[in-house]
Amino acid sequence: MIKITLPDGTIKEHAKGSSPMDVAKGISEGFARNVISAKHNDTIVETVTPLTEDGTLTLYTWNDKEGKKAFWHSTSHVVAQALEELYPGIKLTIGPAIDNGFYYDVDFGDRNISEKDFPEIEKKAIEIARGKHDYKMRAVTKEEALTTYKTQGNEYKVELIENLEDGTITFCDHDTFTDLCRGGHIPNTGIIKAIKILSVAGAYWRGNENNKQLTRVYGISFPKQKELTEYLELLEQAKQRDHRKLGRELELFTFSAKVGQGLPLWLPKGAALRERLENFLKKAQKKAGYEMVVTPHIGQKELYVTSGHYAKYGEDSFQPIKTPKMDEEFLLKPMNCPHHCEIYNFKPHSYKDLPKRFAEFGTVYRYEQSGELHGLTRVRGFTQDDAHIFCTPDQLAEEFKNVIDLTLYVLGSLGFGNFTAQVSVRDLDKPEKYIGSVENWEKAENAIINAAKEKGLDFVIEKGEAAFYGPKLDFMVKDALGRNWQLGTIQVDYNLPERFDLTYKGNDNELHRPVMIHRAPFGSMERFIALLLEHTGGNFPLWLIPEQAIVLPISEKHEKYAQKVLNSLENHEIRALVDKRSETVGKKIREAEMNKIPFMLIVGDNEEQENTIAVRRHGGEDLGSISLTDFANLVTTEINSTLKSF
RNA sequence: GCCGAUGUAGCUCAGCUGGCUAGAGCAGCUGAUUUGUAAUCAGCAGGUCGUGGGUUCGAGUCCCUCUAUCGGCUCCA
Repeated sequence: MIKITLPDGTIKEHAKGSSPMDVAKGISEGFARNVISAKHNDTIVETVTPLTEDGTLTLYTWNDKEGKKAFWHSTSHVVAQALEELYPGIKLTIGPAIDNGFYYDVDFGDRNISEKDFPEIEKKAIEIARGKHDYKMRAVTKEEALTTYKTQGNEYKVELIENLEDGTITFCDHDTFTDLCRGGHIPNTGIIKAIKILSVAGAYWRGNENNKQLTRVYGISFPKQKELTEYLELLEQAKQRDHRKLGRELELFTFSAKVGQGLPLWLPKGAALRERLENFLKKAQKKAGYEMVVTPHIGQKELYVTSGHYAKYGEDSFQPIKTPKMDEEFLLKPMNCPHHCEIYNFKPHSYKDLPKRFAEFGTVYRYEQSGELHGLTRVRGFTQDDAHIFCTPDQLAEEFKNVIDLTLYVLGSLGFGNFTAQVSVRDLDKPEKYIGSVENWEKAENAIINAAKEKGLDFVIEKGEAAFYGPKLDFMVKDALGRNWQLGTIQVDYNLPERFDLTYKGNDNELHRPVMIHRAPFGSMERFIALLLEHTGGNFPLWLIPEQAIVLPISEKHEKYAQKVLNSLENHEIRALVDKRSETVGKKIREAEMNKIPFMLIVGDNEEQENTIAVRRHGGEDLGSISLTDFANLVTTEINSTLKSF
């Protein structure tokens, strides 16, 4: 007998060799019907895997993340089989589950797969699924595995197997299909009721640009057709929150092919919104002891040679600007740090001066690869809410934690509760990607991890995500389609102070090296506003939104009163306008709704006589007729409840 | 940069297998209407069909180049 501990703590005794499915049946037949995957002692197992030792067992259904993972990974086998049957001779590589579905990377040879082929693939795959084939794991020797794929001429699988230990290699069979696989499947293909191929894309073998590009087939599957329909509807809704669409509709920003790719043009409403965001941060930064500085948009090439940026990015950047003077070269500034270092160097510093905190809304230009550009989230010209803190090593921990507080304040004030804190550290296997001593890197990484821990941040550590000069604490936020974007970032840097020979005089009368913190709570104005648009769907917080209210006179004869209302709104510093067109109120309301204006103030005979306004909230809520003073108080109260000071 | 897809009026989209002066709705303009909580009516105007080349008697439609955009990959100071 073996002892099986369930997540709720109960312990069940089962015969040695019982499977997770047997345990599930022991709980209830109904539950067992829904169990599709299991984890035994931190290892994902098949539902039919015989358990031979005591341990904890978690049983997963479709409702669990792990269950979905098994479901989608299992579907990738079915789709792979469908692809093999439809396009004989293709070479399969890997097919994992992802957050929303799965993909399979395939070498289709000379063949092209496009959207037109999706229905056929789906049909074939679902046909196979309906066969209710069991997934069966089978251990094979390394030699056997290699022979199988060498015979098939599949160099990709051969490469994968060569990197595996003999004795740990397994194949998974279902129907006539076999795949190299470490496991984690649902019981049989029949559970898969709906399969949708979503897209195809190029993907480099093993994620390396120098390798052959394979075709990645993306798909998703569900245990019910209805769930697929719902998912597709959800995708449609997400498109409504696309910041590119909203930015155009709300007249915040645009792009022009004539100006150039990735160079956003801020329209009046967008520019005003940016300014409000900047002022919001400036106010908090002032309290936190920052001083504003201003630096030029270009700098001598030498500046970036000193910083190390030229060696790292020079080739892939906007190329140097020449002047009439021979040999003189300037670069469009791709970051503000070198300029700020030179500001620090303006005069000698004493330990008594530190920390110095120089802040600037600095516009920078980076030549991003054309295929990488994406709305406002990835652009070639953008403005960082940048600052650099120069402090003594002793002050580092405290300063870093203060920056975490500021960043959390910024994210919190704008409703980004759902961020992921990510500590981005070196990839130890690729030391050539980084500059500076190992000792300093270790110090910097530890400083960040400790600060994050002390602040009680729930964070993940990502290897290889550090900047070339230092590790970072990044705040990641998802867009409407679930893609992760880095917003705020805080970085510890021991390198630039050395390269720019920054010093301060200590109390020992010796020169010391300050530590530098790079930080940007928004990240960039562009990306931040993009994500804010996708999160709010354009319904910005009241303090930030371009127009807070619109006055809607019922007919021409109420225009004068409407104007009077507008004037007093302006006196209360409420941003508002009047819709004077000779349209019906219904139409004016409809358009105000579509423009996402929070308050519609309808004025007609009744309001004019009683000196009130009839207030309708965006969305339809009727607040009745109230006085202007009451309305102004309402607005102020609402703003104060969402916008706390730092 | 790479793979795939897309590009028709300011916006959203029709335009079948190539065949008369390229259509619609919304937005715009003009006029009428004076309106009470999500679209009042009528008229007018608006497009070198992304660009350049080719095939053809004939190209928005077929082929190629470039360009921009979209979904990925790679990259992201």
